[in-house]
Amino acid sequence: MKLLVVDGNSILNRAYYGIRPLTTKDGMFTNAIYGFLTMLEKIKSDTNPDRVAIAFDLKAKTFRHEAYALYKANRKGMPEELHMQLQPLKDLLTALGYKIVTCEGYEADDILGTLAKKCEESDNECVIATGDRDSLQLVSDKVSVRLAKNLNGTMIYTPSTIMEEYGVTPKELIEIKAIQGDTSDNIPGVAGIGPKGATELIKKFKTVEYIYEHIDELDIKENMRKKLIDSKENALISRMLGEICVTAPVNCDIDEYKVLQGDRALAKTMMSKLELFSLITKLGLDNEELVETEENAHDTATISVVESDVENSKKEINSYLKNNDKLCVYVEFEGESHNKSVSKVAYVLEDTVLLCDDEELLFDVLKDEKIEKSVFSSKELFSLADKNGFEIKNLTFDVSLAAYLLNPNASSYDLEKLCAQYLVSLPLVDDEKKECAVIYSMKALCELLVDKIDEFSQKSLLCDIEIPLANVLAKMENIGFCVDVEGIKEYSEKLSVQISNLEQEIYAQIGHEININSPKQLAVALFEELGLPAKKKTKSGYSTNADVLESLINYHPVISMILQYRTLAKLKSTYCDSLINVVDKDGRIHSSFNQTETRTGRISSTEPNLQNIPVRTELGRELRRFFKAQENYVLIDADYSQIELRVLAHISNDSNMCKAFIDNDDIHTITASQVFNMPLEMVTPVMRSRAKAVNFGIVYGIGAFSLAKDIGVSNKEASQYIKSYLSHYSGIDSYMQSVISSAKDLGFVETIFGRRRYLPELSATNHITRSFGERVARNAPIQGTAADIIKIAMVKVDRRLKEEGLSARLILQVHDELIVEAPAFEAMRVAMLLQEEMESAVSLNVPLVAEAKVGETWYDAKD
DNA sequence: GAGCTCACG
DNA sequence: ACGTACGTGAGCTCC
Repeated sequence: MKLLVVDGNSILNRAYYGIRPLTTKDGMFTNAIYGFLTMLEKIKSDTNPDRVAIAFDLKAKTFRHEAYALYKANRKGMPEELHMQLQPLKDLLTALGYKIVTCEGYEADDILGTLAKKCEESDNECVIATGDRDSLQLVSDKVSVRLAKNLNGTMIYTPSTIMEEYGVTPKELIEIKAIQGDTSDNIPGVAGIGPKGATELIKKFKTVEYIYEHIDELDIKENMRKKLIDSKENALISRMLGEICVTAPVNCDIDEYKVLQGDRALAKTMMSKLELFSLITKLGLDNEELVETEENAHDTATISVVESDVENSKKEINSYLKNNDKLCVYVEFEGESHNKSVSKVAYVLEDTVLLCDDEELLFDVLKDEKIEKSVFSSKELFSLADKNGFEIKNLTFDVSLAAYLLNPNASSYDLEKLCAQYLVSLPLVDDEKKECAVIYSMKALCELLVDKIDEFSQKSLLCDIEIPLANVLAKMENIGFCVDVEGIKEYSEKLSVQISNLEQEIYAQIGHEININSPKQLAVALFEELGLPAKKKTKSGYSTNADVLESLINYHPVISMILQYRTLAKLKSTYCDSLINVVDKDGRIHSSFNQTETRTGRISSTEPNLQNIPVRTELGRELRRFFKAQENYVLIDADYSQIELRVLAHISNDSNMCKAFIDNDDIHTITASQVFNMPLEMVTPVMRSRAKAVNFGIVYGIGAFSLAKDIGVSNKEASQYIKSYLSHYSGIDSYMQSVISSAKDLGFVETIFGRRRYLPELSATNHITRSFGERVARNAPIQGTAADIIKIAMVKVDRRLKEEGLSARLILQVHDELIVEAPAFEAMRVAMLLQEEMESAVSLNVPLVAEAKVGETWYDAKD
């Protein structure tokens, strides 16, 4: 029989400090719970125990020795963010069938000791899981310790590994600690003797008792003897404090620690409330039903699921609409990205989920402007309508977009999760179809989310920006971007030749073949074999990134070859070969534009990502020659000039920065003259480029260190720049301070259109996390407002193109850039229209400026 | 699947 | 004393 004994408090601590803060939408911290259960699963699968006991300290602490209580009182308590997770974790563990062990008057340590001892006596095996080295003293032939270092790594300690590492037996660790002391546990030890001295003493004399019994005859240095004599009392107390108790009055019947079935449905429900959805999957609870809990109990409705023909469905829907002004339409799709087809259609009526897969009926409902509709994901429906040549009317609510606006931090927005998160409980279904309970709940979910959107003043954001945008994005996906596949193939071939030449040269320089794509192998070759100086470490070894390599460029000729190899390999694999694979039969690339992905409000592009096609280097930029307009068409590319800085000028209303934009000055030159305190005409290119970096840095939330690294000046100099910047742009300085203080008060920041971002990081005790939160607080309103603005512009551009009867259509957005494909003869009109709509999208305290250019290819139309 | 690297705004 | 700019997506290696 094998018993796993978990040191609950210690593992909880490791989990809490080892994982970045995770919170639920309303600010409940969950990272320690998540980490604990992840680690527990890992340890269980590694050790495969027959029984599991999880030991915790009791809240009301008393201690095994009076003196100890005194020492321990100095220890810092748990931070509140951790403490709030303790009880939910225990409840969850119980629901999962684990036995939690606590003991009045004893600590978790003592419980570990007692159970370990019991296992030894009864000839059972015991594995202790802890993050605390104290428990190593319990190791024996029967007892091993798994010391958790981080989330996925544990070290296994047996008597022999302890002998290897410390050179003593497990029991002798107690003796060492008595002399060495332990500040974190407030064990005083012997003043002036550290780990090294203590270990030597114990290796020689074995016990503290022996040392003091023979203190005058020991073969040691006199000053050592003096230290021992001076601290005798402390040493003896420490010896007592350091030994873990093995006689705590806990249940020692190992069979009691069998892991029971527990209440898995309850566990799933609890995890849903904690929004720990990935754990539900990890623990295999996906198929459990959600249940009522005490806190969410309410009257559950009994509903029915009806499959019906078109005629009858029409009747049912019409009769429902007599008493209700809104209809929830739920449509499920199958198939991938832009080639989706409808697989299920449901209409949520009074106490009924009506299933009718007829597409014509669906189209009629969507077209009908008299029917106000709520849907789950409008983009898919807009796409369906676009493909079938009709327009959706009176679609006023989109669950996924609303949920995204309420909290853009969530990792996904599927209906079941949202129900679990927002609703008290699901209705009872009169047949086996559980999925329909979720669909039915969409109605209640919509009502709740509508209220929340109102409460947050996000109605316009949802109805005037996001929902119309979904329509625009759907059309962009359907149209796609025309590419010259043959051109890309030729380009790829050329790269192949250069890449294999470089490979050979690199092998020759290194002396043998390696996989250059493997940072690990590369690090060995560069830093061990060639002996080049390693600059930066990563988690798993030495970094070989471009920054590091560039700093080594004068050390060895192979460095520049590797850099060149990397550039070419990336171009070939990501931008040639992968891109060719996603070109559709129509010769165009249909990327997906995700509207609920980023935390700032930007859209993202996937399969493929068309928002990171190379442009910064000429070689990469060449690729854009293969992104072209179709026959007799041209591309019109328009981008905003300095949109984020203009937004910053507006939000902070800093007079100097606003004036610069109003006067249409070069903002980086102006900034240089401010920061370096000199007349405009004295600003050199170097000064301008440094000022430009400061401008960027300010938008990102800046730190002197990173700025210094970025522009290659000293830390001191960089912080001088920032100081000077903020004193000249004092409005920005005060804005940055006020945005953080309001974020700390409210728990979120928002854009000028009310898009929110929650910042649980701001209440973290860990300063790295907290500073991250502060940088995000400074950046999110700026990046987010810019995102709002271009979204508005997209909706307006799309509308204007249609109103003016043009064939031109938007095909791509790259954050501050819009690309339209138009018949050649429309080019000039479209270019004007684009610029107009982008510049007038919103009215700020400073002008918005956009420039449009026409070309056959993306390369030609850009700049 | 995580970690590293690198492409974009 | 900490580690170091904001936001993304994708390909590759290696466990």
